[in-house]
Amino acid sequence: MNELIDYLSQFGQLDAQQRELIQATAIPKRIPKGAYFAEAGNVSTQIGYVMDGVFRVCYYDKRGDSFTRYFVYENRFVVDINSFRDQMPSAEYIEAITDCTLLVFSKEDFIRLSERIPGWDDIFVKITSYVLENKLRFTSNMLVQDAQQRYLNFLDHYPKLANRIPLHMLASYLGITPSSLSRIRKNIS
Amino acid sequence: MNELIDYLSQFGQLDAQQRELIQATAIPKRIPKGAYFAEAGNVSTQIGYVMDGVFRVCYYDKRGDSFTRYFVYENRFVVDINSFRDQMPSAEYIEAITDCTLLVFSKEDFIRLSERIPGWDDIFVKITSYVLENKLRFTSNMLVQDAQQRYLNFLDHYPKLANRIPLHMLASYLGITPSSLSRIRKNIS
DNA sequence: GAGCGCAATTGCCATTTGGCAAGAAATGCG
DNA sequence: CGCATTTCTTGCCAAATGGCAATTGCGCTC
Repeated sequence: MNELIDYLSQFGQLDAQQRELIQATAIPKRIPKGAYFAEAGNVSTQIGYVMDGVFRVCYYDKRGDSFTRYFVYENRFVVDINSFRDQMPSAEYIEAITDCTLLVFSKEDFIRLSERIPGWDDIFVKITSYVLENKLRFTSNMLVQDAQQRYLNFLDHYPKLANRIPLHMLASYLGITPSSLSRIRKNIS
Repeated sequence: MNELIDYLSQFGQLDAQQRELIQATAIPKRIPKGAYFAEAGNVSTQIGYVMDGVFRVCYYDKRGDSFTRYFVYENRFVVDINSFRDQMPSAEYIEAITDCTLLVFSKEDFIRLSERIPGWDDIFVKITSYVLENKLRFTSNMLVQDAQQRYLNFLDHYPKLANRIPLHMLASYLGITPSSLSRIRKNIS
């Protein structure tokens, strides 16, 4: 629980009373491996802070093949931000790829906190643009690298993540086939 | 000038007085082809709304080769958002690839507008996360497509842009060499 | 209009990656 | 423990892409 407060405090100041209010509002939630935190077509009614576990944000093509857009892990918020903010149906799935523990805020509670804590919105503005900008930088860098560089780059940035993610999901994140990833791993070791 | 107001109005309501204030604050600016709106190492002191022309946001590697991250064109804001917001040095260049006409706001004027127009910050929050989220979706889709699909996809989304951008910049945006792009174009026609 | 410089195309060949299918390894379950 | 299922690896070949260099095309200047 303190981790959430620490994380938020990186983006704005919170006094003791505000911290207590946040802690009192957050609701623990468990999601088992393979279950979804959000599904395409639904409106996101919750934003979650990951205490433990790894999610992937993905979508499916016409043939039912899945494509991993990115991973979300400990000490990060997991949410389809556009769906949550504008209460529009989402186009993506958010799938737990390990058993996960979250602290969640409902949309209503989130608005209530926004009304009671002056810096609340500002904190989430900063988190949103900081995280999105980073992801975008990372992803557009990937585009000009070959598959092996992308994999090494991933290991470099997310060393603890690699062995918690099924390789075929990692492959689809890297934009290559499982076979290619396998060959690259063999080639490196 | 009305285009700016129309664009902003898509993201939040503005009354007549607020519109006038915005129009009175915006400063026209011309940037010739090849010049920079922002350069790596500098702090962004301006945010610009593109009235006419095309920019590219790019960076350079150790060898001096440039990589195009994305293009910005008419009726969009052009800015290194993190540099502008936090007044930190930028890592990117923003280069005019045609003669460009902008409406710019200085950081000081921007803050002043933020103090006088209650919905101002909210509008820019929405624009930021909307635009970033879209770019991210577009970019991570590209990763799982081959070069030809990426090119066709680009033509599909930005039909008017293709013939205003040098092909080698488009190639670096698509993550391929100019030769490959040339072959793909030949192959399609 | 001739010459210059940059952009774009093309050819040749090496390398990377994909597609497919078979086999090996890991995991889950009774 | 043994079986079934899923995941991962590997081999083979085809297709895509890159690297490099030569050529062509285009706009600009003189």
